[in-house]
Amino acid sequence: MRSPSLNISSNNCHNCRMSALCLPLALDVGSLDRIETVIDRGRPLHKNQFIFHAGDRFESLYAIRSGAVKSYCTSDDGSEQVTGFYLPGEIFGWDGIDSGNHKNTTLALQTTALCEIPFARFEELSQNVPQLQQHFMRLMAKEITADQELITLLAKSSAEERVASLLISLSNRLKRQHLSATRFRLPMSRADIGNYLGLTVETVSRVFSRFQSFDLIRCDKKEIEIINLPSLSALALHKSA
Amino acid sequence: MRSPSLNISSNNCHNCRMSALCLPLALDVGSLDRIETVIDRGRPLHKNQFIFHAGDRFESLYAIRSGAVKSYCTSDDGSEQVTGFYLPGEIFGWDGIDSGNHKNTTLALQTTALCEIPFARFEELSQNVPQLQQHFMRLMAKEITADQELITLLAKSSAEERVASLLISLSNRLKRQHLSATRFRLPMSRADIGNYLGLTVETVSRVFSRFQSFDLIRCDKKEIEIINLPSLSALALHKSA
DNA sequence: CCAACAGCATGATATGGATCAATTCTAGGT
DNA sequence: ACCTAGAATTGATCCATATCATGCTGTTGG
Repeated sequence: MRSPSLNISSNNCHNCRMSALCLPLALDVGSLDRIETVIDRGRPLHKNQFIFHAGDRFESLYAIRSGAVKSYCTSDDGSEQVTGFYLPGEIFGWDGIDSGNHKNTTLALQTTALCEIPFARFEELSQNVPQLQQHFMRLMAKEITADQELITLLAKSSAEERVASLLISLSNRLKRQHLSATRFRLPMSRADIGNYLGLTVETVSRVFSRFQSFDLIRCDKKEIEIINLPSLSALALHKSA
Repeated sequence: MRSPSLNISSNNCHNCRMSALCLPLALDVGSLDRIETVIDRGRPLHKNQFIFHAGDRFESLYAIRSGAVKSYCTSDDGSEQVTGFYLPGEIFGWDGIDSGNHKNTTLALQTTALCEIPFARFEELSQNVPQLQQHFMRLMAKEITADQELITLLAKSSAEERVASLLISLSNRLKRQHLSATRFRLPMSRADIGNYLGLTVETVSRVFSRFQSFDLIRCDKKEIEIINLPSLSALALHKSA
């Protein structure tokens, strides 16, 4: 399994670029110092390295500092379902809280740096820092909201709407990190996208081609440039001409 | 205990039939008394009454004592997406924690009795009762798990698998409440089912007919009897011959 | 008591995306 | 730098489900 050996870097939560989105949002400086004592920073993972496997004991939550991660679960018949992609500033690992074991397998889609947040120590701490608990509930609620949006997407939308929605989602999330909202590199394969959106690889590929021919995007392999953001957003929202 | 009308007369959490699934799972008797001070029991709602609307300020979570509820959200173009059905013993309302406003509209599908749990008072209380916080995190995690299962269903399954999965899910949830797992009345319409599962009414209806002709179920309007539970379960899990 | 309507079932047809198949492109390893 | 396996694109065909249309039943309200 993964074993990020304790490797305390010179970085800390105080000057972390994404602190606003990670843990300490609601915390004052004193609380932040205490949080510091709980976070583990491992060395960066390289592409295709696993963070945890389905069935592993749930021990920690993870915040992404850089890179990207996908999680998926495997059903009895062996087929896989991608359940989410996580980008810098986002937190994953909730899926183990309920039963004590992870439901998903999660791996790095590229070189990825994580903060590991041991859950037991976090729970202790959160009894002394009530805002921390509230903040975490809000983060979980955000995950619920995101999942429900995906449900809506899968239940009703066409292939084009699904792909457009994913692109817009990625764009928004990168923008929040002060990265370019219109030019980025997809961290995942077409197959991952298809699996996530309930489409086949071929369909995803065709939709990308169509979007290019309509000058909505330009793309070269995984490099994406959104040319007509308003139209793409419109497509993502609902069926329109 | 199998009587059709649920044991609503219980006036406190101590002897509520579903306490094991609701709040106090992790609490000792003393804590339970304090919980009591937070719960509001309104009079039962009748069919089609709203519990909250999308956009309403988030103030409370709700536990169902009897009846059934559906929640759905409306997109900009006016179309609706059913995001969940909730049965006795289940808790809903999380969707407002993140932003402070509900994302979903929720209404009673039939006569329904609820416990209202004002969130602000709950948060206060949970600072003195740490297990309460943990218990709630676990409930939220359960909601996340449930949503991800639905995502898997919507992303990959055929109409038959989807309907079978819903029936099995309802069956399991009723069984947990010590109600019959094989004979029950659907609280929702075919249209609601279709919307929830990403299918049209016609398809849902046809699947019900097919299931009957295969002697998997017997159904008269909303009365369902599961005749061949094993086969139906098998269908729900994955595509099989 | 009947009209109007919602909910459900079922048949006929259309279509979006899956599936099958073939080719090109690309990246990673030796 | 080359080789090979996986990733992506593109085309042809098929099928599950949407869509359109019709009738049936039970319920509500005037």
